[in-house]
Amino acid sequence: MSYPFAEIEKKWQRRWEEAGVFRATAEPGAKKFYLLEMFPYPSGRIHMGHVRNYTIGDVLARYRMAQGCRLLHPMGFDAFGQPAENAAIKKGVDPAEWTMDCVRQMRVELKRLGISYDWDREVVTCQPDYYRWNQWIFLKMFEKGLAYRAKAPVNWCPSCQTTLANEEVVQEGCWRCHTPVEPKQLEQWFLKITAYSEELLEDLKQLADWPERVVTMQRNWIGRSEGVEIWFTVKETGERLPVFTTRPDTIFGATYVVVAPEHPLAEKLIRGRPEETKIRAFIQQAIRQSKQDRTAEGVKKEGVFTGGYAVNPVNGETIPIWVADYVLMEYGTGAIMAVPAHDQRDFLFAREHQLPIRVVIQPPQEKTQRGQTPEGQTPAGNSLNWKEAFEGEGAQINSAQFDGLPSVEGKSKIAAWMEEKEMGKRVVQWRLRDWLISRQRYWGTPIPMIYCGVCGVVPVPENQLPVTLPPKAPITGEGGSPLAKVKEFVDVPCPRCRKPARRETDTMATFFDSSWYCLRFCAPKETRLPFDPKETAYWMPVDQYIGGIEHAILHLLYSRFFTKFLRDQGLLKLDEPFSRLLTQGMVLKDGEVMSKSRGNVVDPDGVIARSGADALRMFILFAAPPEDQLEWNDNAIEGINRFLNKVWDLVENVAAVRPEPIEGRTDRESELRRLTHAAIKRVTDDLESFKLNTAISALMELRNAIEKNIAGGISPAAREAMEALLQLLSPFAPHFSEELWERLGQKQWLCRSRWPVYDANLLAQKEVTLIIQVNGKVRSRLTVPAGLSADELKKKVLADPAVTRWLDGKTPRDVIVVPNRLVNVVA
RNA sequence: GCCGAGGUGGCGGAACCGGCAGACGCGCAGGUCUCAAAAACCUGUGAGGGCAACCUCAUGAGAGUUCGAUUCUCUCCCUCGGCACCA
Repeated sequence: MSYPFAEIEKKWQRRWEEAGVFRATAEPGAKKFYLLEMFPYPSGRIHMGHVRNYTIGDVLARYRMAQGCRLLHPMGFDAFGQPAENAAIKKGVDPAEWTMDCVRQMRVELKRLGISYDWDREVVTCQPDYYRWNQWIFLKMFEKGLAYRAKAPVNWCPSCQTTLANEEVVQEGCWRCHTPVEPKQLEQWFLKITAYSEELLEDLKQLADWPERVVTMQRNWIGRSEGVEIWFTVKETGERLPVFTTRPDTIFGATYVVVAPEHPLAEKLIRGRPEETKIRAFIQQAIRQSKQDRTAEGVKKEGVFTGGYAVNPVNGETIPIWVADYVLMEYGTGAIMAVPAHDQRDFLFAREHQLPIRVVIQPPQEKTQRGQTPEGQTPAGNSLNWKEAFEGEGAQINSAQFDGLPSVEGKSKIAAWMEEKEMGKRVVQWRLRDWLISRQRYWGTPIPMIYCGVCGVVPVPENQLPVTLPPKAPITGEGGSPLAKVKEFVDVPCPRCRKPARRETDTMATFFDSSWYCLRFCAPKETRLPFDPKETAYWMPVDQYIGGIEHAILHLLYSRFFTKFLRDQGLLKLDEPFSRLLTQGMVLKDGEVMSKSRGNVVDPDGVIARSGADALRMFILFAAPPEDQLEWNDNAIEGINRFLNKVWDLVENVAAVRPEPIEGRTDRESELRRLTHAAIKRVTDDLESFKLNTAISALMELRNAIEKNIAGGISPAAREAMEALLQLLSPFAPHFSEELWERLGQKQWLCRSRWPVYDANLLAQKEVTLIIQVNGKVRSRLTVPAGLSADELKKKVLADPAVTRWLDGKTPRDVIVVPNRLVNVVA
């Protein structure tokens, strides 16, 4: 017989809701805890990934609340996005209706899990009272020059028919549909996240409680690299040609210059030359080629000589300017100095096109890192026998006055010298690009801008917000912004001159919505500002954020950027939005991600119907540490069911008997007290370090111990143990433990009781069993009173027949004693 | 290639700061109850050897430090994740 989970889960969900137990209330001066899980996209049904994410969050939330913190634990829906639009294309439904249906359905499913949300604070991003603040923030950014429109090469997904941010391009494909992205020159809206590059990188140091790999991923993504911009001169025109390098120590080895196909100089140099048409054809083709093709493995580096020459500022040498597809316009200056002896890409290209290779860094004799020379000989000026470039450190040669210096030193000395002689300057390059936010889609926040033939680009005045999405737009999926086809939306008088003008018809990327929702939760009904600065001052930062690793860059980087921007507007007083981050692992079935196409989806609802929400919650926490991948196992949940049923029976036994001491203070009783307090300590420690799987093991061990113990009679210690077990269990199986708490006769609800505190005095053991080793191998065990002196122990151990047997008559050289744990006799 | 995480029974996973490797659970085997089955309960369960007490081996591979290494150091192999003609 299994306990009546369906009934009690419903009962307690109702009671908690009616009493508003989880309604967040600020209390100045009181300790607060803001726990946030990444809000879901309302796809209609929750999946195991959601269950895992929100259960982990709930355990931590309930634990903090039991410790007396004021808890903010909100939930909402990240409701703009493509699935709704795709449903509109396929089934002709209204995206708004479709989305709100999904929201309703998911809300019901989420509530069934019994999570401690304050539903009064729910936020749905597709509603005007939310997205008007997207527009408000956008206008603030526009005002500060941080939102701007520019024609730039952008990523285009031909399948989704929209532009993508760099962060949304995964392995050269669209993050949603994996279609290879195409480069396009388009005029689009950007957010100047690069204005915060330095700070976004620097402040990663504040994020000591983020997983290291997330910090590393962000650091790599921001990609700071120090180098020198060197000013070459175009021989023919005298104009300056800046190139970027991180290896100024190799400047004397530059034997040609390469510009990217998109570089404006390329066109200038070839104009009027006999080979003009041929070269242009190459350039055009290189530009057209997708990045995927250009960077595919094994593809030869293609390039042509432009006919122009550049002058190297350090030695006045004239070297040819090539155009080649291995140089990218987006990085650095779009032009490089090629040093084939010390850069593998340049090396291959030089070999292919018979360009000179000049060695300027001499590899150390003993060890060459790259570019092993045959028979260990060190090449001087020539390097015809090299198989690859030498990219390591060595001594400067062929480098004028710098000859003989170690290249590490050469690097800084040459940079300083060039700066002094005005041949270049030290610069910092970033990999991070500005954030492209315009999307040619319907289901998103309209960008609040107006184009006027007279006034140009005019922002929608603040008092005219929100610019609402027109309800009926032709959503065909054929490409182009659907809003452009809605005349009533597009045609608008210019806010400045009143002449006819037209609205921007692109919408914002949905990552805009989620970049500040954590702030909105602090005051979700605020009408004058996106959030109430007083409320955010109390609740922010988020003390614990939980979500999937897939957002390690995108969402988390954008949120950090928004926080810094809003801080600079005087609306916030913090640098970082999320103090602690936990990235939970994925839920797998048969080693693969659960997905409809694989047909291996396990529906949480079905599991709840069969075993109850508490069992599902506990299983998903027990099966793996939160950060690891979790392999779903249909059988293993049985173990949790058995455990819960056994606890149920145990409570009935304990509750039935009056808690009077039946045999006074016995050893059996104090042993149970010791185990109880040890369990309190273990579970508390495990919760602090997110080891939720071992916390559950500890609960099981305590239950096993109670059962064994009360076989000899029920004592007050058994009751104490039982109560502690329920309290410790409450974050994991809240309905179940609440019900039993009530059945034990408790008047106050368990979710309102304080977290138990262990008594350190009770943890001490009277007797300890020591491990006895001879030469590091376990040979015996000895149970002795705790706290014996080392000498007494030695005496006892050396008298142990198991030890004398292994000593074989020899006198021990040494005896190592680890108090209360182990004795090692060394012969 | 660079950066990060990891490799422990049939499976998921434990092991504090270097101190009994395999907690807890799943599965499996045997047993109790039953006409029978399920459930429940009890016992066993890393491998090999031995009638047994016990012994030997074992945490990806190899070396090192140590009285003692899953844990620390070095070399190597493999898996996963991120970045990548970034100059």
